[in-house]
Amino acid sequence: MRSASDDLTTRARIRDAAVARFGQQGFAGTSLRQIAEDAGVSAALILHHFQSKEGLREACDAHVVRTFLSENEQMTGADASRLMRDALNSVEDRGAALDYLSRMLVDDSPASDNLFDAFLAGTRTMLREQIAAGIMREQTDVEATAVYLTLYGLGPVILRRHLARAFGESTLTTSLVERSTIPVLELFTHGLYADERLLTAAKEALSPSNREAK
Amino acid sequence: MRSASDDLTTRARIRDAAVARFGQQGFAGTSLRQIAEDAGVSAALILHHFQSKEGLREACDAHVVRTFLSENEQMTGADASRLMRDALNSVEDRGAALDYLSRMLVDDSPASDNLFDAFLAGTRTMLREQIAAGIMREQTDVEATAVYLTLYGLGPVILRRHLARAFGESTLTTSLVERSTIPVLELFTHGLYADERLLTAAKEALSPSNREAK
DNA sequence: CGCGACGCTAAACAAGCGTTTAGTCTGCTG
DNA sequence: CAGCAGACTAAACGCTTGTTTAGCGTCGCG
Repeated sequence: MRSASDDLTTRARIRDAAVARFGQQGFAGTSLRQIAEDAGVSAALILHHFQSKEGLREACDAHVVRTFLSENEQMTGADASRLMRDALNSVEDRGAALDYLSRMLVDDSPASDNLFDAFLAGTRTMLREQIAAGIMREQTDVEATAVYLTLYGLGPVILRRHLARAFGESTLTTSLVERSTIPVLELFTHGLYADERLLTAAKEALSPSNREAK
Repeated sequence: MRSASDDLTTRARIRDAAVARFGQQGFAGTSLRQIAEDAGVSAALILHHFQSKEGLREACDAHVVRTFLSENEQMTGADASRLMRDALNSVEDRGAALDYLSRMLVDDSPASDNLFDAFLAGTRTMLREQIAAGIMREQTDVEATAVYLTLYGLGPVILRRHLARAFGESTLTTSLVERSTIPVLELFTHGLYADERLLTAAKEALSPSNREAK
């Protein structure tokens, strides 16, 4: 299986090997010699192509960001359930990049910020479109809702190992996605609370204090 | 401010310094000499107390798990909004442990699994209680709902840097929590979708295939 | 053909790592 | 007071790290 390795540029092969290793073991936990062996080259060649280990990281960051950004663009306009399905389907072969992404998002790096902001922008656009189309409800603070929807979307991805474990699987499978669909849609269709008591209570509790929104 | 450092056992001081460093830079990215300097001891003393760097990690794991577990227990029985408020309030001083927790959850370690399972168990109990009390709605798959609620709860915590950034703050502040309350409660009270179209469509699409639940 | 450019490697480099060793100091116990 | 036990350190150990250096082979261009 899995080709797309022999016909790649040496540079690209090194980069892919690095993404895989960094995703599995973290940046500091991976040595250039490990990556070199995976890519079938010498350690010195990595530095010939990327100047330094840090340079290699930047190239990996940029590559992973590019991957998910183009994927993200394609999705704008799709509804949330298709989005979820597509996202989980693309997991199977893109596992390495997802590992890398997870570590990136918990670290603080400029690339991490760019990536999150791009996800947020995608979610915001999608949310606005769906509200305008009457598919989703109006929200009192669309921006804040977009932020939390982005976080809720990324949570299962970053913690997908635990998601799979909780469902008795070792990885994200089709059956897991199928079992997830109804409960998640239920949550976002009927809500979790049986009535409006908590919401109205919170509204009253917050009413005298802050009124400007910015 | 911040005392609780001079009066601690040397062992505890080392452990706390390690949690802070591991949380900020990761396990592989932190040297024993760094931790030793932070704790005001020699590197050799760390090994005298913890046998090896790996032993130190295990002690840190156990300590962080213990911290969040006791916190988790106290919360069982509280409603979700109080839970959210408490969680975000406890962030300010427990920042180091939270950084550590985030890295733990994306890594694969037995301690990470234990911790997640404990969170999941807490969420499950809370969900069942609230449903029984009529505060939350019945769910077709309570277990799956509990899993996703746990993931949705952890997402904003793990990605709290991005959460803060998206709200124009540099850290989780009171005003951020206040601005979050209504949108989140709204989401979990009314849901996101305007009608049941998507849910019923999904139900129909999935009806012929799997009927046993496990 | 000659020759620089480029992809690439082997070997060596200093620095830093986790860990070991040997030893000092202090406080308790007999 | 002798002596053991435990907290603690300085120095050294061997090894791995990222990086440098020098050089090999093979193209394409004049």
